[in-house]
Amino acid sequence: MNHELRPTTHSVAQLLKANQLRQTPIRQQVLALFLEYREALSQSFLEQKINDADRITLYRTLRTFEEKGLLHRAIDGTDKIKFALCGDHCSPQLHQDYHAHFHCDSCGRTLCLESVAAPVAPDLPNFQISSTHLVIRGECEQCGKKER
Amino acid sequence: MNHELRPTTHSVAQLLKANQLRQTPIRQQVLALFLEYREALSQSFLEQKINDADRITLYRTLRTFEEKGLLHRAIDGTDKIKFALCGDHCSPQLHQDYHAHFHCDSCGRTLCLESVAAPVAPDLPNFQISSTHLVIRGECEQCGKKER
DNA sequence: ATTTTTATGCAACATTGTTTCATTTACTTG
DNA sequence: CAAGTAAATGAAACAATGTTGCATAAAAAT
Repeated sequence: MNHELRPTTHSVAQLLKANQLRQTPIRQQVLALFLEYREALSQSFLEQKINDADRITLYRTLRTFEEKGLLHRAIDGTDKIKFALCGDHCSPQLHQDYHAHFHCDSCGRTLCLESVAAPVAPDLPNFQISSTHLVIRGECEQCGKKER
Repeated sequence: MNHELRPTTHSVAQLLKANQLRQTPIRQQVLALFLEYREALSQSFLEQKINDADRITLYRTLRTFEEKGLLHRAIDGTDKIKFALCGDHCSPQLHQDYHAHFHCDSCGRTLCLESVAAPVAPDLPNFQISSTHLVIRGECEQCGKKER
């Protein structure tokens, strides 16, 4: 199974084009930030980085990207919605997010742990399981360094 | 390790007393609901059930219970905070929530899967891990029945 | 029964989520 | 490259949720 992130082989413009999305400054900036950070980002983070975007546009941009299969929601145990770049195996119909997410309780960042797979679903009779998610919380390496 | 829920052996009044909390109608009703449902509950759910409680009181009640080690936040992959009864192994200082949580995307309920353990933390050099959480999403048995 | 301590409810405000609609912009086509 | 068309944007507006300060009410202690 291919676990590489889709964007490793695409540019911002190509990503938009491939998903039949118009090339607009906001969308380009949003995608560029996801490519730059390569972690799960919240809307408020994007608002701070792109100061000429209003929050409604950003709100819709994120959901549009989600619908197209470019971004999916990363579960990190906080009550704040975060999005992360999808891999090639995500489609508009089905987001598949096999890896664990690490949430740093100190800096609030959410990292995709590509190397850590979420466990396969246990057998739950009469339950229909659509996805499993592994969330790991603690302190990231950056914050660990800072404190000492 | 003891994975029984603390409240199996205690009444509402005993639970409050044991945690040095005053016996007030709201607190009693909140705890009674957690004992009745035995699943993770959101504040909005409690607001609907206890219609004579104002939301600020409920907000503080939940956080007080959390501080005392009576409730902890259940991670279910939604952006809505939910609380669940702690087991005996939780303390005011440290909440330990070893079991998986199932979230039904149809009815929105969040169930504690006492029998499904969250995986042990993988080895992540330079990361300090404080907890791991397993979230399973899909459709619960009740919703599965209804649809057919 | 009275005092002391704590919980409650109101007011107020911040943040986030969400829709509608007019305007602007990007893409398409001649 | 200049319309024309389809879509994205930003403003306004409102709902829901999160959060604090303070006066009052209620619970526990004496």
